[in-house]
Parts: sequence; C-alpha cells; structure tokens
Amino acid sequence: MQTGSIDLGPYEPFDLQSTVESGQSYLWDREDGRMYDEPGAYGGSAWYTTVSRAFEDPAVIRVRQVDAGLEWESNADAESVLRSRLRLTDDLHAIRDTAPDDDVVQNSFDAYWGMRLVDDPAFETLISFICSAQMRVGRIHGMQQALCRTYGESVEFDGRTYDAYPRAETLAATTEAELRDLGLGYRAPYVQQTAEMVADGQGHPEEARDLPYEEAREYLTRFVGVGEKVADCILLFALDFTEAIPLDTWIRTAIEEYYPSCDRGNYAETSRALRETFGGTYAGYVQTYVFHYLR
DNA sequence: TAGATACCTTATAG
DNA sequence: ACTATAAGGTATC
Repeated sequence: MQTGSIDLGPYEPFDLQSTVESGQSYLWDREDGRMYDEPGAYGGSAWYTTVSRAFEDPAVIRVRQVDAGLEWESNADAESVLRSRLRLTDDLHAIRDTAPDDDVVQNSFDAYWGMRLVDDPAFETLISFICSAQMRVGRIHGMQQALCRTYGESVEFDGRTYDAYPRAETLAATTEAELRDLGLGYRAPYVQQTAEMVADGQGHPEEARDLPYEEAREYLTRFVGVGEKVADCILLFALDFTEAIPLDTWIRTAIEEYYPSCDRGNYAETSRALRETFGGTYAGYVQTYVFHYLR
C-alpha cells in the first residue's frame, strides 16, 4: 500500500465532504456507507474511496480530510490524480471575487466555503449524468454503485474488494432489460446506446474538450439521453468548462425567485444571461454553490 | 421551431 | 395503508 499526505495550507479552504457529496460526482463512496443518507451528517474526517483508471491497472484511491490536510491510501501513486480530481490548485478566493455580491450567492459561499468543483473522467460523468434525469442525488449514486458492482472490474485492496466503473464496451454489450433490472428505468436504453456509440467510435465526450463552449455543449447532445442540461454537467464536472451553468430545477427556481430578468424563455439565452450575472468565467463554480445551498 | 406529453422507479407527503 | 407527487430531463410528436 502507498500512503501520503497533502498539505492543504496553500490550497485552503477545502471541504472534502461538500466536494464529493454535493451531487457533482457520483464516483466516490464513503467507507462507512452513510453517504447522502442523513443530510448534515458530519463526514468531516470520513474516508472516501474511488477506483481510478488513470493508471495502467485500476487504482483504488482512499482519501480523508484531517486537520493538517489530506491523507490518502492507494495501490498507486495517487497524489497527482487527487490534485486534479479535487481541483486542489483552484484559488477559491479569486473565484469568489468574480461572483456577484448578492445574498443568495454570498450565503451559498458562506454555507459551503471550501467546496471545490470536481474534475471527473469524461465517460463516467457522461453515463452517470444520463442516469441523473428526474432522480434524487442519493439514488443516482446508488445506480452508479449498481453499475460498478455488476459490470465493473474488481480490484482487491487492503483486504476488501472494490469495483471500477464499467468500460464503454462492457455497457455497450448489455441489454436494455438488464439495465432496467438494475433500476435505471427509462434511462436504460440511453445508457446502453450511448455506451455503444462510444465503444463504436461514433463519438467520445473528450472530443468536446477543445471546442468553444457552446459548440462543445452541442457536440455532447449527440449522445442518447444527453440534452442541454446534462451536456452542461459533463462540461462543468469533467471537461474543465468552469463557465458552464446546468439549468436544472433548482437553478430555475432560483432564477424565478432571485434573477427573474435572466429568464429569456429558452435554455441557451437564459444560460447566457445567468452566466453573465454569475460573473462569466467561473459562473459554473457559482452555480454549484447555489445548487448545493438550495438543495 | 416552439410547445405538450410520455417515460421507469421510488421516497416522501398527505 | 394507500394514493399523489416529484425527483439535477430527454425524446418524440
């Protein structure tokens, strides 16, 4: 086992629980299994685990927050992966400075100060946000666990068995009926067909990374089950488009309530207006705080 | 092109 | 106990 610690000094503030339990990522499990169950349940020093494909073999990465910083355990040299996945080098103070000085935004920052955007792998994010349609955060997470348990490669680590996220080829080879049995509902064919598209080389979410923002969003909607909202989630949580604002039910409520002038009747125009209001480049960061605050 | 509707499943409210 | 409702929307008509 390899272990290490990361000094949070230069990267403060940082809040691991908010970062991995705020509905941005469905790829982390809490070792005590209490994730999402009890709102407000303190997980300040809990261990979180994910299985990464950033190495030759699937790597189990465990991490927890302690007073001095971050501690990790892995079967690989996980530090650089953690730095990027948890966006440890983002300057939260500078980002907050770009946000509007109104009550909703400032209260959201105060409530979860230290929460980072995540930077997850693109395929995993594509599939998990297809699953997110009309679902609660806890159940979306449960679906991903079911997919990993059923179709993911197993890894032994520290006396336990962990499951990697399934590969596109594996999900492509499933059937709608199998996925419905896992509880995916009407999302089952979306997941199977999208996995098939990726496996067959008809497209890959990484292809969107170097496109201009709105073209990137348009590109992602080629995948079955991906509309504008899910496309924005993939851009924000996996492809480093910090300006992307997913317009979900919570943010739409916030627009109605606090930013009525941003409602332009359609997704693209409303999105632009709110992006402007939220400060442009880091508007997605602001959205993530507001989403977590209102949820 | 904009607008209405069906869609799996389950937790929660009443 | 039982029904209605809504959950980080999308595809289809």
